[in-house]
Amino acid sequence: MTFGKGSHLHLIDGSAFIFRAYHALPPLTRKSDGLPVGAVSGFCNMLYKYIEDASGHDAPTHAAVIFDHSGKTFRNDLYPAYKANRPPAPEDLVPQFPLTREATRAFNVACIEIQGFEADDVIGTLAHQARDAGGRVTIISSDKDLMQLVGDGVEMLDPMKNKRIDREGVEEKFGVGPERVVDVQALAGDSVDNVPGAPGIGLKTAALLINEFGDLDSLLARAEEIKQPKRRETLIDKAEQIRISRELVKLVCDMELDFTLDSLEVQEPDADRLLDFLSKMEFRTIVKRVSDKFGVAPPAIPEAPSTASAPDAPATPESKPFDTAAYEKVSTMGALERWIDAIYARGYVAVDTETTGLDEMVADLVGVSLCVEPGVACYIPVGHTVGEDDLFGGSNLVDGQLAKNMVLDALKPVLEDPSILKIGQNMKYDAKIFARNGIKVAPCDDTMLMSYALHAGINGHGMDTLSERYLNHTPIPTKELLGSGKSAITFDKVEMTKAVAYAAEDADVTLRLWQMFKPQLHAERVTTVYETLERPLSPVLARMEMAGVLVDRDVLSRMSNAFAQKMAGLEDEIHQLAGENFNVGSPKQLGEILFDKMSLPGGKKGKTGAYATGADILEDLAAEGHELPARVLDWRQLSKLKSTYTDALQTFINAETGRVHTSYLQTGAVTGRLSSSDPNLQNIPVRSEEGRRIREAFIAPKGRKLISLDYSQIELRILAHVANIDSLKQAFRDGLDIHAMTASEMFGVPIEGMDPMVRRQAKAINFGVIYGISGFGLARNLRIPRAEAQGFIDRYFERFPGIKQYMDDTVEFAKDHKYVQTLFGRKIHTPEIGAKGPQAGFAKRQAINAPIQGSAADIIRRAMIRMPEAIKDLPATMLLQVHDELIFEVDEDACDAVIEVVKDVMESAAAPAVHLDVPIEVDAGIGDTWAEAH
DNA sequence: GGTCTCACG
DNA sequence: GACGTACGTGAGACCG
Repeated sequence: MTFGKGSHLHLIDGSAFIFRAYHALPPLTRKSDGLPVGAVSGFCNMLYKYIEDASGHDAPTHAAVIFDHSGKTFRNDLYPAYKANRPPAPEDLVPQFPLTREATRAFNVACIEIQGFEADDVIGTLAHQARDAGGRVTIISSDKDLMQLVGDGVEMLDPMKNKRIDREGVEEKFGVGPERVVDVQALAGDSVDNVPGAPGIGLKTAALLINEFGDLDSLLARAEEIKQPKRRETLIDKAEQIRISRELVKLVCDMELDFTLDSLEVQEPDADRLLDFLSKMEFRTIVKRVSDKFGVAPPAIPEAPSTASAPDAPATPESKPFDTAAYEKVSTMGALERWIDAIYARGYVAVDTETTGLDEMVADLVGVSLCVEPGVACYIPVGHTVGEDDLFGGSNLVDGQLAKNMVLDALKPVLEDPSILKIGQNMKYDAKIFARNGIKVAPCDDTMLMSYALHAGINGHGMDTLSERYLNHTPIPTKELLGSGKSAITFDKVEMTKAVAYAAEDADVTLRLWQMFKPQLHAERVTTVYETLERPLSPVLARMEMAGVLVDRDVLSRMSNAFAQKMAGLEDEIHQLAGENFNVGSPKQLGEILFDKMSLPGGKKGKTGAYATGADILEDLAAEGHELPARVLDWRQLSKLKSTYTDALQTFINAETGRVHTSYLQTGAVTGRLSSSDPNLQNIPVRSEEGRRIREAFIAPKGRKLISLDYSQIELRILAHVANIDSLKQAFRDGLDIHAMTASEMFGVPIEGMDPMVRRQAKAINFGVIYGISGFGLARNLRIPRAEAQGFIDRYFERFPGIKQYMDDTVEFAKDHKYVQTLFGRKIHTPEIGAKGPQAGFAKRQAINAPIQGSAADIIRRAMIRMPEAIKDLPATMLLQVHDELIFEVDEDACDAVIEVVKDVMESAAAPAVHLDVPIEVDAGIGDTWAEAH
């Protein structure tokens, strides 16, 4: 049927509808795997109702659903900030976008989206075409931006309120007719779409002006005539901005389309196809209705939810059992090719590497295992050896192995193929091994990181833990293969059958975990956390670790010697003071000397029956004038510096690179912080003068410098933001000394000439607040009576009632949900929050602290993820992260340029996901050593 | 292997 | 009214 007089076109604004359905309906997930489908369900119900009504008296002859195409439109070129402040779509809505397209096609309705244009433009164009052809148009939407199209046979229908909007409706809303809607919108602007408009002029004023002057062009031309001075000025000054705004809100109604109105003719849906889609979505009610309508039997939908939707459920009996005997040992190129074909057929593969050691900067590759579906896994040995290595560093390879370079050459295209997803458990390790063999593995999913996004605070994220908890399967323990202690062997010496079983099983476990976790990310609303904070960080950390930091061995060893001498002297003194020789390093012996032999006061035994001899206790004794504990404190400081730093650090200098390569554990802290180990470079001394000198051993090579940039007071700034404390926020904006400001608020003293002691107390309170303050803790920290400390806290909460409110709200939230969240959606589970007894206080403080510490951690993560791209053309390498500090190695002459870029990335890292109400500030330092740069 | 102590943010 | 307590880590030494 040709579109013309008597035809009736329905244009459904699909994107707007999805958003409304999403927000109006309770979150609904597909039972079998937790896929969010609430908006799809609402969308399908609407389409169904639509079809049912299609036989009614006002039935459409033609229809289409129009969606926004993702990506930029011409409006972004016109005005880059257009829709820039739109938050990203909720993560559980994102996967529903393609599903609604699928639904539209299943209903056999035309589904339209056009790149570079918004749905509104397509609707405008089609409406004009239909009107010009003499037909009628109903736009099914409530978007006010479409109201400019109303009139001459074009009407709107609000699908939620079932209300028709005609000419009068538009006039009611805008105060002008449809043809002047654009003018009014251009003046009023739109904060949702970030259309600037004329500042200070809203809908009412805009309509008034347009009605007075006729249209926008006349208004702008005769702006001088406006009586109100401010209004007049705005319209003259902002004329250009207003014109741009008009271009932004004005719909394109003359797009070139590659289809005709005739092709939109309404057609009966195909029952099979429609039911197939609906049952796949597991929409039981609508499946039944559609089946009834078409007079066919409803397709079966599995009733029992699968394990995927229940995190704690053990693997069901029908899931494939583990069978280590079924794994294949790959020892011919033909077999390897078959595996590679299988990977391409799948599009993804679980990968695991076996190596000669745990230090991925030293370890050699021994074998690779692959898995493409549960139970179907293989191991490709390439470096199994027998006997001792020969004198030339070569070794005796076991027979029946492919050559390492041939295997790597064959795997490289797969591992680097952007269309093949590589799945690993702690993929950073394997990626580094491959990187040292010239292979850049990407793209990757990591089950350890998925578990971290899902389960932080509930369980650990190691493979054994995850397998036992989520697959109900205990993998072959490493100990069984390698032994432990002195008799431990390396993987290249493991007997082949056992190696195949162990290695392939790891890949099998990894794949099964991935299949389970992937849909859970959506169901638990942590897809964004995983995709934006976890997955992209892993390769950044890998690069930092491989870069390593240069450490001067001579500096360390000289310091070690100096410490040893001093310690020996102190030890003599201590023994003399004690009147006998004993092991100063033994807290037990020290306690007995202090409290039994010398009968000093304050001897308190802990739960093990030993006296406590911590620094705080020794300090108290020293303050009373006792020599021995004072000397022990000195000795302990040196002992710590020597053993943990100057001695141990030397052993971590890599023979090949001369650098120290730490290992960052992305899942180490529940809050989202990193942890560092082997060695831990996040606790290099700085607080004591003597300890700080250890940082002189961290150096830059000749011609380069170290630069250090750290966030200033980031946790307090976050607290000011999340608790929404105006005075604190203002203090940060004014660049005040925040501790002095707190003291001033609390004690009513001026900031100028403040007693340092008063400021110190305020500082302790500020920190206490972040930690979930208690009178006891503050009293101990400040060494003041508990009642006094409690008085401070009470006064603090009186002055900042918003903070108390925030803390109470956070604890309440934790009790309701059994988790707390950072500003960026990271979940930290708090299963202990309902506990009774002393546990309760602990859990409360954790719940209060976690969102603050975690949000700060998220911010620096975001900065780190963006950093490689930001500095890619600069001679700079990111080396270290210490929670709120980043350290780079930079060419001497580029320091200032690098600092400028890095600072900007760090300070703007929260945006655009979160707009902070406080400025974020970063301090920078340059030096030849870390000591200087900090 | 558990406990204590102490280095950092 | 008593319980216990600042938040988050990693590592080395001692000791059974």
